[in-house]
Amino acid sequence: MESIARNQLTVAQVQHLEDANQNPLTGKSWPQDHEGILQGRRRLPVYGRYQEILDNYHQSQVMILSSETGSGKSTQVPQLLVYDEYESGLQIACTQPRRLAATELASRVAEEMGVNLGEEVGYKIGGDHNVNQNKKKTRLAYMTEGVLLRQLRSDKLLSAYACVIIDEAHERTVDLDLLLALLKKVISRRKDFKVVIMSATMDTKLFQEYFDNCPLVHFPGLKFEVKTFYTAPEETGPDFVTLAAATVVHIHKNQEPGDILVFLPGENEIEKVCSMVRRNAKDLDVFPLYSSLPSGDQRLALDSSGPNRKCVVSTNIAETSLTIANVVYVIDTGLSRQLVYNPRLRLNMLEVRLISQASAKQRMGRAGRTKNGVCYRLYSKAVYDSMAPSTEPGIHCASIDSVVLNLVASGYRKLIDFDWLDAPHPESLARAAQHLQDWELLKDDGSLTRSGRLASKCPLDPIWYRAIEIGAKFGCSLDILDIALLCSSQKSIFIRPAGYRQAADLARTAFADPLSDHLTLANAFNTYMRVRQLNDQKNRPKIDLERWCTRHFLNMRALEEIDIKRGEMGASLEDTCKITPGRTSITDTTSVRKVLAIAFCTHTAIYRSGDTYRTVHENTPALLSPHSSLVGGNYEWIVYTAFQTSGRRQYLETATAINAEWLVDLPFFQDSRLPTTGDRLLRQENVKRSLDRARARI
DNA sequence: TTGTGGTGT
Repeated sequence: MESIARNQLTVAQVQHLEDANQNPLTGKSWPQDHEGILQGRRRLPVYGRYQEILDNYHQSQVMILSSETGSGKSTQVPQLLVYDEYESGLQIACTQPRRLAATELASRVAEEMGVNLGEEVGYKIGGDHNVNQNKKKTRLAYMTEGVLLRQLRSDKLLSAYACVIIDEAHERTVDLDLLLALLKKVISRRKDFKVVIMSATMDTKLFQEYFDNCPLVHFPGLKFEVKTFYTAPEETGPDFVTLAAATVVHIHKNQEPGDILVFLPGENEIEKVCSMVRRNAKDLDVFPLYSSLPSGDQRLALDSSGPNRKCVVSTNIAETSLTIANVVYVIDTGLSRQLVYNPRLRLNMLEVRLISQASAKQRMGRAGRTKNGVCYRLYSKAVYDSMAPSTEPGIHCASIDSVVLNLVASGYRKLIDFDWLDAPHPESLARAAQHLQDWELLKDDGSLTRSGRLASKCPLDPIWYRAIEIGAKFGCSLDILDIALLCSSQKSIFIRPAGYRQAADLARTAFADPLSDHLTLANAFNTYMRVRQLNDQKNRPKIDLERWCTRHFLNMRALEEIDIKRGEMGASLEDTCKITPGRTSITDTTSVRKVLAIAFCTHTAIYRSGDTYRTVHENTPALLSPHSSLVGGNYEWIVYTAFQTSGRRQYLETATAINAEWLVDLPFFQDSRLPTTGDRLLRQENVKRSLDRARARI
């Protein structure tokens, strides 16, 4: 393949470009503050390593840059490569695991390069692209990993790009693992294409081996020293909440000024620590921080700076996603809630577990961003040594239905032999393939059905795409789309603020459908949409939507996001998937429940006693979620959206009561598919009896 | 007798 002529630059040449009178990217003079910005950039730890980086970049198709946070690599390396690749006329992509990082880095780097955001430097995140329409003009695009994966589907050679920089590779998202595997293919087919992997120091060996022992450049990150103290084993114990609160009070009373950041597993522990600290420390501003906190309260924790010392008590959200300025003291409990996946049961377990050493270092680093800091680890050195070196890759932590579907759609068949960075659990793979067949998205020979091909292009879990298709047959595809988005959205539309839990739960009953949590979600959403539409009519008093939402304990931002998404997706489902739009939920909720029964036939449970059910195909006991509107209904058959543990109990999340008659004709419910023991006896006799009674009723 | 970390197309 013909290689594109390269102008391999030296550091001196790059500096010359940066020091020139005119901006080489725009041909115009630099903005006024250019000189100051340039001096700041040249003080970053990465700056002294430019030649080494360029030399390796020129010699190898893949290289790894490792350094801890604070080195400036996320902002500086892309700029360096923009100049180096300028002659190719192609773009540089830099991927990020999170949307916020992609947009913020883009705007900072646009400023540093003296260009307008969205011209030479831009970003692409799902549903929001801010790059120049003229592809030749854009030189650097920050994007989420998911966006680049999506582009790979339509352009397998990534022909618009000279180089892809993968940032935060150590976070090991599912998208990252997929992306690296697919980029490996691009590398072998395009000799002019390069990949730079940027990671914290922990995983570099794994990446190096994966990419044929490619070169590695390491440079220091932290600019400031963080002193670390461990806790003596006899002082640690199960009551890390009290210990954390006491440590805050101790620092506040005895240590130099400087803000405090505490890491805890979740909301409950955070609110406890906050109230203990408030009781025992004066002149200290205490803020909780976690993702379900309303964004106004989050801003308070991030932005506020008054005369008092500040203490932020946070989940992992402050480890990577949000940065709190001026933290000097970090208190690390060594714990976080982590999603643990059981592939056999397809069960999600949210468990409090020991963090990894990589995560502990990341937490520690939060203390040394602006000056020297101190990190108090509320565990012993022996416990630290026992921690896993790095955090479990995402591909081991969740179901991989959509991963399998997407790889098959990209032309891969034998996924057990796929060149994984870390292979998923074989049972995960087998279960995913089996379910995709049960949902009629994969054929027996492992190829895609027509529905499977369309589902692979749909930004929803495959099971939801199939539900929408079935919905079309029952005239309610739009209802199912709404429900799919409501169930898939990161933020719940129902809010339960601390101190108002009961009031919030009571408010929710106003929307409750006694037979279906899915329809309860749809009712709340539809009610909001009707109230909003009333505001559009003339000669009516306007309703304050924010206040209306607050009064009904609804999250208006979540509702608005769903409205935007359903508009976009509704149109594309109709255009490309030929799905007939239809809505019945107002007059005919039975159709919606029927569709859910058929689509979620792999997720059924049968009644036992109390609020206890038993999942049919995994044969496992579970409770209705305490919030479910089905509680007390004792319905014989239900379908559920997710199966998860919290604490010691297993819950079925978002359930709908169904009739056995709706199941009996499905292939999945023929006698041969019911789970049996080793002796071929049915595991649950009552399942067969109930199905037989239903067949007799038809 | 009931309860939850963080992401993304």
